[in-house]
Amino acid sequence: MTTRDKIKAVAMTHFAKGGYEGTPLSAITKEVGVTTPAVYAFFGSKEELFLSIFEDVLKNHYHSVKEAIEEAKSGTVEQRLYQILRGAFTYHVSHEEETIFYKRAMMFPPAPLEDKLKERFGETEGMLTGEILTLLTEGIETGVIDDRPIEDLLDGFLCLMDGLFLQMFYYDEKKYEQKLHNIWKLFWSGIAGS
Amino acid sequence: MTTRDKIKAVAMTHFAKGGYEGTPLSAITKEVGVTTPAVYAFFGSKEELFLSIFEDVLKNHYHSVKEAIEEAKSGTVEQRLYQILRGAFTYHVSHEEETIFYKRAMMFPPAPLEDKLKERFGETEGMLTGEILTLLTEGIETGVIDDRPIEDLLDGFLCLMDGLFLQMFYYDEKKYEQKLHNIWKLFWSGIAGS
Amino acid sequence: MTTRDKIKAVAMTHFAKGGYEGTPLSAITKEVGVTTPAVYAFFGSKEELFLSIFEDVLKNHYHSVKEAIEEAKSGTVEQRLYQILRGAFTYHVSHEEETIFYKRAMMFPPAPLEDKLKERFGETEGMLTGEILTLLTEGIETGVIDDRPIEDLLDGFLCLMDGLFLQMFYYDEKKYEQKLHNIWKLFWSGIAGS
Amino acid sequence: MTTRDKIKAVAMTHFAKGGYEGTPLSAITKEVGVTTPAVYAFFGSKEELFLSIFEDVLKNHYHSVKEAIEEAKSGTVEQRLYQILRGAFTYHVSHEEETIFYKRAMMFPPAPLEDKLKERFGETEGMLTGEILTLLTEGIETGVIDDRPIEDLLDGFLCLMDGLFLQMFYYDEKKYEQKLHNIWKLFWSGIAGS
DNA sequence: CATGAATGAGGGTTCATTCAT
DNA sequence: TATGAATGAACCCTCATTCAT
Repeated sequence: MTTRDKIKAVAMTHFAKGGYEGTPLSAITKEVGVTTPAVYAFFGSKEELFLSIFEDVLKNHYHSVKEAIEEAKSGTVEQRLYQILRGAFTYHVSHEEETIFYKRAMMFPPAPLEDKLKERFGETEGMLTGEILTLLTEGIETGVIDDRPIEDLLDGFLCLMDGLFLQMFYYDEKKYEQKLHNIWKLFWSGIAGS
Repeated sequence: MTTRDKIKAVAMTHFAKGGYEGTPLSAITKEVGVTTPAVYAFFGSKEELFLSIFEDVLKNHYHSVKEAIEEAKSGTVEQRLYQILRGAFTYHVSHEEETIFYKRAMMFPPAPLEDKLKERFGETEGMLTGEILTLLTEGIETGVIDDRPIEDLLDGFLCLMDGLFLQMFYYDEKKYEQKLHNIWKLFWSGIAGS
Repeated sequence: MTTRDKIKAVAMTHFAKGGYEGTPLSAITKEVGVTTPAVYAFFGSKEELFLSIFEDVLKNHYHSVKEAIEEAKSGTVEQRLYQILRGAFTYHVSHEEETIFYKRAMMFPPAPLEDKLKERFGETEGMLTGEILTLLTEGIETGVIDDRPIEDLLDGFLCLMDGLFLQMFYYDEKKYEQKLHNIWKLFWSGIAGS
Repeated sequence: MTTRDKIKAVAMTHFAKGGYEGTPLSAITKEVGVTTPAVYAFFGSKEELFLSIFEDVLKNHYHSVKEAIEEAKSGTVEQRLYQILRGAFTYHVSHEEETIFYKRAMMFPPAPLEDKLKERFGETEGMLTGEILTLLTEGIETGVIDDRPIEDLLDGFLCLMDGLFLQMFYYDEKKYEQKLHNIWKLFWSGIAGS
């Protein structure tokens, strides 16, 4: 593992835990075992370091969602929707710090980077929303989902995702997995066709 | 409005937007129209200022939820559960910055205050959870809610709350109000007794 | 005891322990039970407060030495010289903080007050030196002290005083009293006429 | 001379003259020709800078005394005791500021460093006391010193040292040298065997 | 690629002091 | 006489960054 990669890896966990402003470069380099100016051999500034990590995280996030969707191509609508949740979260649960970094960057971006970051979020979200809409529509058409306004269903699903997202902060992996299952059952019985 | 209160008010919006580490006292005092050391006439430190605001926000949050619960004492179980959501969120929507402050402090507490903050969160949450449990139990006993493990129902409701909480970031008041209503319908039809 | 006097008393112990620069007014007023600006009701500045205490201490020091000299008017030369040491030090031992204040002000005066302080030291010292010289001369003339250059004897006596002064820092009252006696015996046998 | 050493050298004279609390880092760095944060490239804090200087001074003090003792190994007991005084003081006289620093740190240590400093003093003093005791005992055994309680003799010698120490503040080198000699003669004739 | 030295800017905090009350 | 509010100056220290090596 190169110094550059070590810096990025360590920086990510620090930015996740302490935020951009709350993390001095010295905290990162100290853990890497290198002096602070070493950062400037690879990154133009602290901002660039952050941005570089951010791009990686975004890419990973995007791929994990995409993968989850593709893995679930062959089940019932319920299974496939559930798989989206499960897929995204198994990834996140196994990359906890990356997830926290992502969420933090999304919800509370460092002031000087705000614009750049917000720009980049839309894309991934768009892809995800599209896929969910497709599934919900299919569900309605095949009758497994109640015939309500599609937007309401989408809102509900996204709300569910957000709630589950937040709850990852409170529970450990095992508990979380179970809760995820239970909550999904509840939600499904709310939208399932009668 | 006293200087002390001005400082707290301005500080809250700054802490909400920029976070604890991202907000120098000078940014606050400059907006208040006072020099930085003036803060120390009222608060022992930056931490204490933050904590003082935090206590207020927590208290307000607590009261708004409590009020909502009490206002709905005479309705059906569904109405009362919904009222908990609505009450909390009408308050939060009309106090946007306070809500952001609250959420940020909860999700990403400044490192040196983490312990103190988490402690205080527990108490408020506990009260809320207690009330919800009571309502859910009553709902099951009267048959308006399906007879499932009470914990699953609670998890679902809390997940819903969290999700709605997060979504407040994306939508404006009007849209949010509507979404809240729709999502609730979805959720309720998932747990309602058949 | 008036507030003014309380301030002076408390300030003296603080200046003695922590020095002028090491003692904030707040430390003094806190112990007195008053707010800091109260000092300015009685003293024009921190410097003036210090100077006011200094004058008192100097006066007390002067009187204690004078008293010791007068009390010993009727003994042998040895008794009277010893009395000067004993008198000065019984006073100092029973006013420990005042002594420390005095010594500190003398040896390491606060920079902005240096000139004023040094000016005032000479007087007291002069009186003391005069009296000692008189006694030593009398001792030589009466043969109880060896006939050496008077200045050497004076230097020896002053060196003894200084040494004893310093040693007050190390020992408690009882031990000190005994050491004083022993050391005097040694010194006297060094200058006594044979 | 490295910047680090320059800082230490300049700091020592400032701490000697103005004391720890009375010397801002800026005063030191300004004289060195460097900005204040440069101090932190070499020392962790103002306290550490002080401590670092203190260790040097202590070591020098220790060595100078030790050297004086060893240089005088071949003389009479009187010569060797005198040499301890002379050796220590020729060093101190030629390193005036170091001496003032030493004395100030010993008598009025900066409050936050008091414990650490006092601890370190004991060690050096212990070595010195041991050597003096050996010499005094030898003197008694060979009859050149009167047979008194050894502790009284030690107290007297230490009191003499302290007195001479204090007097260094008042006189210049030449005068001091002469006084040292005279006072020693006096002291020696007080303890010398008859 | 990485360091040690150094800096400019700024951060939180303390402190003596002022002033209206 | 004494206070609470407020300030200007200064202090110690941190941090991102530069640069010669």
